[in-house]
Amino acid sequence: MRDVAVRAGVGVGTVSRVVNGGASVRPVTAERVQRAIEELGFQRNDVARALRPGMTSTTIALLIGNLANPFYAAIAKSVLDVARAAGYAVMVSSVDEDAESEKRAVRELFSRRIAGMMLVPVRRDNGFLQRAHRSDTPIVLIDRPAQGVENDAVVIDNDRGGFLATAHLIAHGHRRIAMLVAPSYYTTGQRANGYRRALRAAGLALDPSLVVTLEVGTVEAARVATVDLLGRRDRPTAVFATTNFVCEGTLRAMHAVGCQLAVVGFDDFRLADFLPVPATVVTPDADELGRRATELLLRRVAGDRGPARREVVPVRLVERGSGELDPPGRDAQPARPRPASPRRSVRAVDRGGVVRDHGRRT
Amino acid sequence: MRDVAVRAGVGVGTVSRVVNGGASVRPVTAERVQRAIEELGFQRNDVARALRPGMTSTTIALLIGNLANPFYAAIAKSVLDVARAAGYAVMVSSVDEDAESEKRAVRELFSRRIAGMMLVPVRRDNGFLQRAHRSDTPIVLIDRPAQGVENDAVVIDNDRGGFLATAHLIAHGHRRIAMLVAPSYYTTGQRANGYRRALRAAGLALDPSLVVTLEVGTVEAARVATVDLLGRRDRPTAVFATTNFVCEGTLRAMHAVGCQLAVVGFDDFRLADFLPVPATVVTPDADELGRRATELLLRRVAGDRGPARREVVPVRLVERGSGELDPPGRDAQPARPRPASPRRSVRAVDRGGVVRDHGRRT
DNA sequence: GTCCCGCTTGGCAACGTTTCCATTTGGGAA
DNA sequence: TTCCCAAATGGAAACGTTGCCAAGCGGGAC
Repeated sequence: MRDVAVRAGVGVGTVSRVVNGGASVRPVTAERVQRAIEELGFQRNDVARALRPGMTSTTIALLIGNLANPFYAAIAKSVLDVARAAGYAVMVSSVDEDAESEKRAVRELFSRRIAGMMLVPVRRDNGFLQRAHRSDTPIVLIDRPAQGVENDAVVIDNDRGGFLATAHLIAHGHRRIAMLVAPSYYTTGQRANGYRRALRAAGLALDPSLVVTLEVGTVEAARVATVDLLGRRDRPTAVFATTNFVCEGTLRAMHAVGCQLAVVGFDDFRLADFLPVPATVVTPDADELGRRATELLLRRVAGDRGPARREVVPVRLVERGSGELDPPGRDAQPARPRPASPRRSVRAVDRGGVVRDHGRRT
Repeated sequence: MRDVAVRAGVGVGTVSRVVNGGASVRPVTAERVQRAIEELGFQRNDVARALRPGMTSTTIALLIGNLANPFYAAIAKSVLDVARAAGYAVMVSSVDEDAESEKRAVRELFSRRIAGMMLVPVRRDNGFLQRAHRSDTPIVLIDRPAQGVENDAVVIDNDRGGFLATAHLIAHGHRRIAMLVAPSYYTTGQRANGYRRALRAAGLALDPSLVVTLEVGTVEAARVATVDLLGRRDRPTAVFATTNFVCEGTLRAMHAVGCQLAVVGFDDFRLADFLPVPATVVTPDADELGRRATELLLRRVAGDRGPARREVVPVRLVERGSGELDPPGRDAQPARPRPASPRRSVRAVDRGGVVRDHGRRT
């Protein structure tokens, strides 16, 4: 920058004013500086810039689960898009549900003096965020709120999702509906609440033996659990699979065993409509989740000091076939008529929170 | 840091030596400083650290295509993992095949004085990388090399992939094999080379009408092109779909039309084995691609100044069913017997670059 | 013609490190 | 006891920017 100043025959202060724009600089001077900048190929050093006190860096951090999970990948994508449109760079760190890694990653990111952070917290207890909060670097939690800490959070409507899924199965005549729960301190608990609420609303009793909590939320664990479920004497007629991976495992198990029960999953995934039995799911718009979190964080970075907010992203039901199967032996009494050929219709039609979708996405 | 120095009754230089370790500090002093650090909750400011001349920042950048593409997501994941294990933070920027965005993103990332950069270049011509190269910030290209620039690059064996896919179809008795090409300045061209090489090796003539280049590499474009292909009078009996999205579109079109030709795709994707017709693909290990690129970059960051390297990640064929279908009307003459029940076997078996896989992945 | 005001501009301090250099300290040998 | 060398330590400069303050400059009003 000093080189530019010398070449343009001005002071460094003037160069800074030109680079950042806005300040009062005579057009002729600005033009001269501009030329010097281009001749020397100068570009501002954002590191030094962030060093100045009160100067907020233009980098934010995103701490998120395994990117191989399309749900997280979708969030990350929209975060990157929104941040870049606003001129912010994003440091991404992927911690796979390990509290110790998360702690280390948070520390390392903060040492880089980011302007703000978004994270999908691994545990309910986020004491280590207090310190960050004290340093007044804004933090927005994604998908799961924290306990105790007064933090902004953008979550999805898990409870309503659980309700929608379960009520949909009940409406199709199911009375014994199992729920496969992936371990999580928050989301699946909320989904279970919705499940119970829907059962209660329909006057059905909750059978605890039908609520299966997995050791780990993988496809394989869900597959094994489903095979076990199918082997029971008093087996259910439908399954609510509370996660995209769980849903996949459940469908795989049923296909392998050759016994297809009704299934509604949680979280959409690519090719869900193109499986041997297309998957009916309840899903939020993952893009919207990432987008709203980023927008909230950027408002905080810009100086918004209002009270902590909790935003809720709505969910919707996408009917594709697996959730519209009737209970065996009761074919005559579906609560409402099935579409004649569920795998042939092509356009998605929104019907008040319920979408019938057999199309495809790029 | 000055606060720590005061509290420990030492100079700032000593604190720096303790924090960075290695230098000669008396154990008793170091212990005193260490305690002061903990009491004050001090953590090094990596921004100021990177400001020092000759001091390399501990942040690298990854510029990659749309994370909604699982191939890119897989690369990003392994990059993050390797980098974090080495103590590096990663700035990720996602540019969706737009040269102008890419240029801007590169500039913005360099202004943050990263230690190195990995990118999946959008265009063959990367003149703007020259400047970066001159500034001796190491750059590693992923998936596609650049022209003219002497850069490190880690690519996959596209040519061999194209050859394997085509030869596999030929071995199953196909003579008219179409190729659906997504637009790309490099990868699909290489894959097309392999395709031609396999045809030549089998003594088959290349029919240019069977090579269809899409306007854009989306599922929808591939679907439309496939429908068109199926409607031709002299239609092919097999298709080589040179991309994961293209493969998806092709399979969807065939399923919708009810006319299933043999298909081999390029790049694996989740659920490929769980479609109405499980997808046979040729695929590299995306994790390995990201891992090797990151390792190479970190070696460069650490000071390795050897000549530019070009690493090639191998590909392998995964048989799942869609690629093992016989040509219609010639059922009697498959070049080798099909497995009796391709959708039932469960374990993946490696047979010299060819894998038969009907299992599942978490 | 003089004065005053406002727009431009130059220069310097400060941000938090690391490294170099000079100085101090400690200990062992003569 | 004195001297010398090595190890340990303190302090200051420098990295590249921005913001503040003071000064310069020009023009308009009286």
